[in-house]
Amino acid sequence: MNKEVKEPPHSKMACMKAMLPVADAVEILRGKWKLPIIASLFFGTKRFSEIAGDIPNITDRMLSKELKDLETNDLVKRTIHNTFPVTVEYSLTEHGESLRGIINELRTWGTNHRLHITKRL
Amino acid sequence: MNKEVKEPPHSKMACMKAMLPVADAVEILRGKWKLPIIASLFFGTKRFSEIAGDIPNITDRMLSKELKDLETNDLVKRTIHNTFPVTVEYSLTEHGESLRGIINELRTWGTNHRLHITKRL
DNA sequence: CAGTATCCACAGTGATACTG
DNA sequence: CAGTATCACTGTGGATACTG
Repeated sequence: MNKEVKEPPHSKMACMKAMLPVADAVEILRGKWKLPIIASLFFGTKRFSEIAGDIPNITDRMLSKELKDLETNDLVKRTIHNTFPVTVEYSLTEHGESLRGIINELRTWGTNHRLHITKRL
Repeated sequence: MNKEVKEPPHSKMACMKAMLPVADAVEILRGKWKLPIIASLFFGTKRFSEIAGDIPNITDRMLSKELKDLETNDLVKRTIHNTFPVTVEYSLTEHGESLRGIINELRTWGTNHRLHITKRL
């Protein structure tokens, strides 16, 4: 049940709404460690300690937390192997693989942006 | 001067470096108000109070701060008119307009993501 | 090995009041 | 009108130690 106001097609609210999925996407990539973790998994299935080894200065706590986050969003899949001691493998889901596209777009834009800004100085 | 370690072409460091421009791009869009402000300016030149009027609950402080941020990154242009009282106009720079592209890509991915996640439940 | 538990510091945001 | 100044709160992330 929406508020009792009616919104015309091109209203401010409609425009804010159009940004919601954009905000979702940005949110997924946000935080200090999301991109490094995803980048690490772009190279294939890895164990917890392998990802940690790929990323300088990340703590177990943050790696664990961020992996859970990515798992919740069905971008990363967690597989437990009943060895001793247990080993756990992480990999991108099919849906997670779809990140390659936008990440490349973001890299293109970001690279351009760097160029643009440094040229201005 | 880099540390005295030599990095092979596909090293972890190289891979982290590849994410830097991506992080730049995400950084630009980060924060609660960046996207709404940019969205507002997508519709053309606006005054400070007009942007504020477009965005529910934003405070003057945050609008001012975020606009400065966007200006620093040459995404937004600020023009002062010597009327009384002064009026100030904000608009996207040419470079700022280049955001339309990735924002649309992000919207596409974000919309897909929403669909994907809700389907899973 | 793959985490969890605790505690702490700080950046981001909000609320409110004030100004050229 | 277009902001700035101040204070307060909250969440994110860092450090360290511990565990199945």
